[in-house]
Amino acid sequence: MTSRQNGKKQDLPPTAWAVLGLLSFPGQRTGYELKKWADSSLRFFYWAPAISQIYAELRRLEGLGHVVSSRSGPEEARAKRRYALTESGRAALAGWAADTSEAGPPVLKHGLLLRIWLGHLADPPRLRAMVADHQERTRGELAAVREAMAQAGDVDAWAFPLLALRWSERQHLAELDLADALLDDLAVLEASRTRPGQGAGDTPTGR
Amino acid sequence: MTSRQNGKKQDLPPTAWAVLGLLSFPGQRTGYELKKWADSSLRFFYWAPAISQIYAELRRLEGLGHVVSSRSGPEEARAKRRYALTESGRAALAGWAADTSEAGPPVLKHGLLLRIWLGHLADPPRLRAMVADHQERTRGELAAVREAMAQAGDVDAWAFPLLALRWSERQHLAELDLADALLDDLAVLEASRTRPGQGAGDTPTGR
DNA sequence: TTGCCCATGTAATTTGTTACATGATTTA
DNA sequence: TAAATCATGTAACAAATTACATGGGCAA
Repeated sequence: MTSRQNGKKQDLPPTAWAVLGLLSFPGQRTGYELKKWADSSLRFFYWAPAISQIYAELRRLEGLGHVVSSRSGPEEARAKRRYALTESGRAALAGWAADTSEAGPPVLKHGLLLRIWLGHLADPPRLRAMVADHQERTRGELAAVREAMAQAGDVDAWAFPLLALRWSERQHLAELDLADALLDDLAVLEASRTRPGQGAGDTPTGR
Repeated sequence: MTSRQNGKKQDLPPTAWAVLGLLSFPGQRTGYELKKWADSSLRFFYWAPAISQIYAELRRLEGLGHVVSSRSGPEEARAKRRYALTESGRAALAGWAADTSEAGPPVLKHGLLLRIWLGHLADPPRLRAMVADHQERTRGELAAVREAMAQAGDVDAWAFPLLALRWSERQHLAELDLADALLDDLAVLEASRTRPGQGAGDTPTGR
């Protein structure tokens, strides 16, 4: 058995686990295919690493014995290389996935909100336009999520990825609602500034 | 217009703009204070850089003339240093904030969802427990958001940060709803697997 | 007087991106 | 046959973290 006892953890960056995860589904695939899949699916709730990093992680994981690669054109460097998960890889991944202590709170990097936060540096119409743009883009993302869902179909093996995509679909819908509420808040704020009189904050926004 | 030969777009990492943003509010502050503020507020919709990186960004920004620092104990290395935004800094920041093209879609790194996506590697009770833990943690985060809102108060100067926090409050509420929906989906999936027959997948898992 | 919070910084390292180089295979 | 796409990789660099070093002020 491999050395994973006494509390010493397999310590890999999240990206490595994500790549390993991509390989935990039936079928072998190339680094290139992994990248495309990450772009069309994983990125909605996690993140899509650069292709060069995927290759780097694959090499590391192979060194650890978590994946194996098979060359089609034998011995040729730069030949097409398909990767598959090993038993050790599957075990390590399952161990990681079961360990919630590793998973901190979700990290959100929201460019729009950062700009709203800096609203005092812009004028109100600009802010509203930014929110509207965001909604437009979100609708596009939502369509992409649904496309990915269609790709997954109803096959049993893809049930969990489908669940994640369903979550993502709802998340995008929520994002649209949040943007609506934000527009309302902006309107209220602007109103209270163009006709001042009652103190800074008083009227409850409601929504 | 100003492309990149002499106009030369200010090309700084998002972190630099976030730090500059922290300094765009009234008052001077130390790197240490910036860090605490980022941890208690900015992190909810953007992200909190490590303290060492904040110092690094401050140095870079000072080199660019976007901020100035004042030492209290003069000439002493390692003395307390308060930073303030310069006019050039304010202008650069305003320019960046108005430029929506820079802002890609929000990036989400959701550890729980990654694990749900890998649900085929865990057992259903474990998955449910993970979602429940997540909800518990989210409630904690929500409380922290509200605390930050209380800190901001109703002062006019903090109106926009407050708006961002209000967004974040709603976002956390939505996150709780999403987790509820996910629990429902998990239950449905499990039911369809323990008593197979109709609908989605058909072949009993195997694995 | 011990320990904690304030406060600043360096060094080493990891993580991740962009740009580049190379060539095979498919499609118009 | 030209192009786009598939496919793999290296090199240079940028971004960011962790670990460490240093010291002042204050409260138990």
